[in-house]
Amino acid sequence: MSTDVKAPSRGERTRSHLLDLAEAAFLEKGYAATSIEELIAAAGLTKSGFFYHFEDKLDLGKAVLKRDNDVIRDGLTKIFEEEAAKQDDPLEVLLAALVRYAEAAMASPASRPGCLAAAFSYQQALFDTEVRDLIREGFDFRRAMLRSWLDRIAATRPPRAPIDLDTLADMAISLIQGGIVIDRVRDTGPALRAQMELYRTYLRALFAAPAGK
Amino acid sequence: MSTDVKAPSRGERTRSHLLDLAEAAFLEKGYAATSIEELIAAAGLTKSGFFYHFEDKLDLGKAVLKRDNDVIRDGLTKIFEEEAAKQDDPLEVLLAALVRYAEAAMASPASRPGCLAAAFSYQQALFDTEVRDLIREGFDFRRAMLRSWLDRIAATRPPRAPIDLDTLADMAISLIQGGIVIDRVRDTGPALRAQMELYRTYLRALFAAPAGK
DNA sequence: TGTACATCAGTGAACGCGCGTTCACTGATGTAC
DNA sequence: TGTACATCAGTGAACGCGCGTTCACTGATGTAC
Repeated sequence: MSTDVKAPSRGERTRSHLLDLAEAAFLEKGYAATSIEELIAAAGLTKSGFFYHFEDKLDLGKAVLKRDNDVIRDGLTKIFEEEAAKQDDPLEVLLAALVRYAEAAMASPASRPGCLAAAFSYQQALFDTEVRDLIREGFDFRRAMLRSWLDRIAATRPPRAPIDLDTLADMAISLIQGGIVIDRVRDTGPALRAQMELYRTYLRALFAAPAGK
Repeated sequence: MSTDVKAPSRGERTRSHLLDLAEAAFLEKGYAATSIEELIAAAGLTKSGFFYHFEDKLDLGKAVLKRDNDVIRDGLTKIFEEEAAKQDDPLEVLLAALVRYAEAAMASPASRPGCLAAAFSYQQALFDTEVRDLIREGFDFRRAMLRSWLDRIAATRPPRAPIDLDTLADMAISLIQGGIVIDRVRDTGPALRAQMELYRTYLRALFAAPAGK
């Protein structure tokens, strides 16, 4: 009885441990302020051990970003699939998925919410175009995912106001990002959650059933 | 005929020039990745000249943040004063002010939009509580300003849905911040502007004149 | 108006430390025959 | 089942460079008398 999921080898485990540590550090202090030295100290490994796993510091950055993209992609896909299995109305699917999306964003490493892509976007000048493309890829996927459901919703009931659906999708992304920043600056309860609630109210109002009922 | 505005001395001019350079660099690559060396090279000054103006690198960071807070405070205050002078309806004042606020955010240094407080929030671990308080101060002012106008609006016409006005104020801040990040990652036209438009639509819907007209 | 002194706005040289990176080497595990 | 070899997952020592910071000093400007 063998599992399809390949058991991670010794090397793969330390590698992903390094990625975990790096991700948390990047979110707390940024890429430049994170030293390889501190990562290996936490991982219990020598410097050359690090360079066995990554070519460069930049290579580490790309790997973290790439993995983050995959996690988001898989996570978001799964959330929508599960909610779609529970109910038919695309508006309800989206509303439920948004809550879970926001909740997942708050449960990021070290229990401090953070958005890697946003953090990296404020350090863009350090990186080549490949990194920039990775960041954009993450955003594009999120937008496309949300947009596809907004399309489904709009097909069943046209929006009450003339609205660009891409912008409406971006709005959700902005609110999550903004909520994260506000939460990490203010200690008072999760602004992210409250803002997502307000966004859901907006969606309900926009796509309310026609007056004729 | 003497102006009240004290003419900046030689030292004050180089100091604020350094602040300009630092602010732009912090937004492009972050605090840690910005070296004193590059700043003085751009300013045409020796290293010890820099240390005449600032105790520390951290002192520079605080100074940049402090000045940014002042600029936002003054700018936002002025925008609301001017719009309030033009019309009476607080909703219209807020709607007009929001456009100018977003427009101002896009015109930040180096023509690349950026939010200093957001950038610093992703490097928090580098700083002491004083810096954290500076960042929070900036956010709190913005929220208080927007909130005060939302209160005025809600006093004339109650919102259509039960809504927390602080959250509604935060939403504007989030959208500007999120819009900035999206714009610096994507090249396609200003997402910030489009999102602000959507927010204004939301406000109009929330505070529409009562059905009884 | 001239001199004495104080403050302003820096200069120049030196410091040590931590950083990312390289390179030759190594013990443990896996694979072929 | 035993031996030979290859790959994996690292170690240890050394490197040079750039960084933030310090310190003794200095020419230009401002102020008091």
